[in-house]
Amino acid sequence: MKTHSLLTSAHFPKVSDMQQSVSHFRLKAVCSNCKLRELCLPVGLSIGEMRRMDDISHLKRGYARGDYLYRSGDRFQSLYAIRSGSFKTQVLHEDGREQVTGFQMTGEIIGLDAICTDHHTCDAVAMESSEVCELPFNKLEALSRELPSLQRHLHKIMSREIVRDQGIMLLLGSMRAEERLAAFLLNLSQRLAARGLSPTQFQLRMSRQEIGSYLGLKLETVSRAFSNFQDNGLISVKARAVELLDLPGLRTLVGK
Amino acid sequence: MKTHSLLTSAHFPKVSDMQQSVSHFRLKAVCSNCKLRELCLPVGLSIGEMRRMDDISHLKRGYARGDYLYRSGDRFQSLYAIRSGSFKTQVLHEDGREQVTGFQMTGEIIGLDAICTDHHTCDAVAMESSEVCELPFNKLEALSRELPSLQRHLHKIMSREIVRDQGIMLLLGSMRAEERLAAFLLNLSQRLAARGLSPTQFQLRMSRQEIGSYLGLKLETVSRAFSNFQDNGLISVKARAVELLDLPGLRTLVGK
DNA sequence: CATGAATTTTGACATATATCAAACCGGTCA
DNA sequence: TGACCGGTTTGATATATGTCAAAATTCATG
Repeated sequence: MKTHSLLTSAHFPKVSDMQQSVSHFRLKAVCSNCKLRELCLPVGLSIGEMRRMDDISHLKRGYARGDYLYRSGDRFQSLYAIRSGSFKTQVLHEDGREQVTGFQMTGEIIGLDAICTDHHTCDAVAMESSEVCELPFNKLEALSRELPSLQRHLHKIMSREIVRDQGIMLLLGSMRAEERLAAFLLNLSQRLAARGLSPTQFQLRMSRQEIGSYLGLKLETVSRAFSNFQDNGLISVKARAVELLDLPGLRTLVGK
Repeated sequence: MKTHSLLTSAHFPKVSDMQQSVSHFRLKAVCSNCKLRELCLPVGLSIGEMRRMDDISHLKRGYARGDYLYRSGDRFQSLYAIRSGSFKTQVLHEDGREQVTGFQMTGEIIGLDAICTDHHTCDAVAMESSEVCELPFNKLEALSRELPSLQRHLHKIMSREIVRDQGIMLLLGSMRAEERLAAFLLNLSQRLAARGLSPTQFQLRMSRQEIGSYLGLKLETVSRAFSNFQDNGLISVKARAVELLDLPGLRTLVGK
């Protein structure tokens, strides 16, 4: 369960349809006995360095839809790189309110929130059959002391998460419902494109309810916005199958 | 301009009245020729290690209200530890919309957003006369490769920022106006208390407009919420002078 | 201390989104 | 095949917050 966990996985197999951060820090890299690979973590590392990276990681398979990768309050041990499938993260309020804070897909890293308290502060739930690479954080830190490029990369991943969150704050704080949904769809599109998939046709993995939670809206509002987009010829939507018909139009909506 | 920048500064001088993260990673530490100090960065470091930390930092004085510490798009060089005074950070949307993403006070670190792109993604603006310690990031990384406790601390600071942002997302996505304001005031109170200041009486450094931007509300809504709180005996407020009269009542409002 | 500018408060009204409810799917399981 | 069941769409209405405007207050400046 630990062979070449980070080094295998060609071109993002089984790609899911929702995504999150604008870019994702993966690079192509040639590895001794493997074909050209795309990786999520090691950037600018030599073959040997990559192998060391690989040595500390463990592949974990068999997460089914609804399975928890970790729960809020769990003791922090590792970061997780999504190797296939997709997850959502959600925070829970004392009074029962919950909010989806992100949808993560192949190649993205989750668990960063737990570093500061040694305990996870959100839940991570699989949205489909998924695999992850477990990256024990102590070992990751130790290795990054030896490999400056890994160190920098780790810092960039954390910083990127901060920037992503700022973008969501802007969205939640100052955009109207349709602008939020347009921004969501465009972000999705961009992340799909980055993975070599169709940026205009995809299958949503999450419900209207979950989208609404993420965007700070009720599910009915999300549904209505979808319908309006369709009426205006911006998209075609039927349940979770979405086609973006007018990307420039969507961009105009979010004001860029 | 670089002597003992991080090591001086006793007990948070000139404390400002707005704040941000729940805790702030400063510790008391004894240093050779200094009195007991409170520091923002070095945790669990020996005297010698602290001195090395100090050696790479530069004290920068003389930021007046409205001065920019950095602007969105500026090249990234350094993180900044606020030594006195306070700042706000804001992101700007292409179409002119802007949103305050945080109010930072003494002991807090800003600039983390810039690591991932090598350019700052938000503005940092002084809200009063302020001083900062500039921490050149390359040197900080190099030093943290040598000092595991510094490395861990840096990771925690970044993680904490991620958690903070998640909390704001929850606030913006699922709380009503008065709940948001109550959460804001309680957070303020908590951070003041952590600095040994009155958790119930303080002077706001930011306008209703800025609070509104931070909370995703219009300034009139913020003003009305303040007035309602006062009418209900939760607080006493006159312009920017605030007194929290009923902390439990405020906590009930935010649902905890 | 006086004046004007900026900020804050308050009011009346408009509107976006939430709420409640029902109908409509599309798949799953007897 | 038919009945269920979660998810989605759509409609009617309620409500929180935004908008516009004016008055009140505070703050800065000469």
